[in-house]
Amino acid sequence: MVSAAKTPSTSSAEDAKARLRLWIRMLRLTRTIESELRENLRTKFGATLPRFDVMAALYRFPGGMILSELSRYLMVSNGNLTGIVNRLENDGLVERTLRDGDRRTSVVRLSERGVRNFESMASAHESWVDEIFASLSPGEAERLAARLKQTGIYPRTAP
Amino acid sequence: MVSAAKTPSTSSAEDAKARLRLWIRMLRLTRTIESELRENLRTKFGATLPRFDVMAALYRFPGGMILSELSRYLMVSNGNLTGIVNRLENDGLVERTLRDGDRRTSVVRLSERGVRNFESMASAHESWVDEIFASLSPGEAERLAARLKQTGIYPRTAP
DNA sequence: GGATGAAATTTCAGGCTTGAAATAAACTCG
DNA sequence: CGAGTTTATTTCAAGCCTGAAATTTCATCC
Repeated sequence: MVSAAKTPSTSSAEDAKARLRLWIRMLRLTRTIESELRENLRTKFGATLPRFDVMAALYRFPGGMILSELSRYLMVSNGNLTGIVNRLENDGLVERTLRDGDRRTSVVRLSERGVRNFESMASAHESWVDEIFASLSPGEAERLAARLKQTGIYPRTAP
Repeated sequence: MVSAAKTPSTSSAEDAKARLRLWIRMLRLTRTIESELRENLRTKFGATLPRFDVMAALYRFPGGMILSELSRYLMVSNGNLTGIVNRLENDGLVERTLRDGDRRTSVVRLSERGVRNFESMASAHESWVDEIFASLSPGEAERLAARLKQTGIYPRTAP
C-alpha cells in the first residue's frame, strides 16, 4: 500500500496519533469544565446546562426563534428541544406565541421572568468561566480561540 | 470596587469576555466533533460513544477495572456505568468476574469478542479523528494539545 | 381545486446521565 | 466481638438526547 493514491485520505500512523491525543485532551478538558458548570448551575440556580443553553440562545435573539432555528443553532435534535422548551414554558420562563401566517410554528421567546432569571445566571456563569480559565491571560485565551477557529471545523448548520 | 483586595478573584469585564469566547468556541467545536463521531459509530458499528469510551478504558487496562475505577477514569457517575456495563455484558462484549477477597466488587474485562470488536472500532475512530483534524499539521496538533494542557484544568479525580 | 411533496413539530422507544437513596460487604477500634 | 463508619454497587426518578415515524400545515403545480 505504498503510493499510486492521489492524496492519502489518511496520514501516517504517527500523525494520526498526534491528532488523536489532541482530541482526547480537548474532550477531557471540555467534560471537566462542563461538569463544573453544570454542578454550579444546579446548586446555585436549580437549573441545568441544556436549559441555560436554550435561554442563552433566546436572550441573544430577543425577537424569538422557532424550534427549528433553535435546533440548528444549538446543534441538538428537534425532539429534544420540544421537551426542554415545554419544561421552561411550564416554569414560566419562556413563552410560545403564534405566528401570523404559519400555523405549524410558534415563536419561542424569553418571558420577563425568563430574562431576569437568565441575566443573573449569565453573570455568574461568566465569572465561573473566568475563574476556570484564570491561568490563561486574556491574550492567551484569544490566541487559543483563534487557533481553534483555524481548524476550520464548524458546525454543519449555521444560525 | 477598585482595589484593596489581595488578588481579584474576578478579572475585568473585558478579560472575562475573552475567556468566555474561548470557552464557547471550545464547547461548540467539541460538540461538533462528538456528534460526527457518534454518527459514525452508530451507522458503521451500531455502537454509541459511551460504549466506545468504556471499551477503550478496558482495552487500556487489560487486567480489568472495577466499576468505581471506571467511574473515576471516565468521569461519569457510578449509576450510569452500571447500565452501560450491563448492556455490554448482555451483548457479550465485557465480562464481570468475581474478586478474591471482596464480595462487593467484581472486575470488568473485555471479552475476546469485545477485544476484537473494539480494535476494529478504534482503528476506524482514529482515522475519523485524523480526517477531522486534517487541517492541523501534526506539529500544530501537538502544540495545541500542549497549550490546552498548560491551562492546568484537570479532572478532579485521576485514574 | 386536488394531488403531491416539503417543512415544522410532536411523539416515541431506547439509551445516556445525574444525584440521591438503598443495600451490602468490609473495616476499625474500643 | 460488635457498633459505627467507610467503600462499592445498585436502584430510582427525573431529565437529556437521538433518530425515526407520525401529524399537521403549507406550498406547488398540474
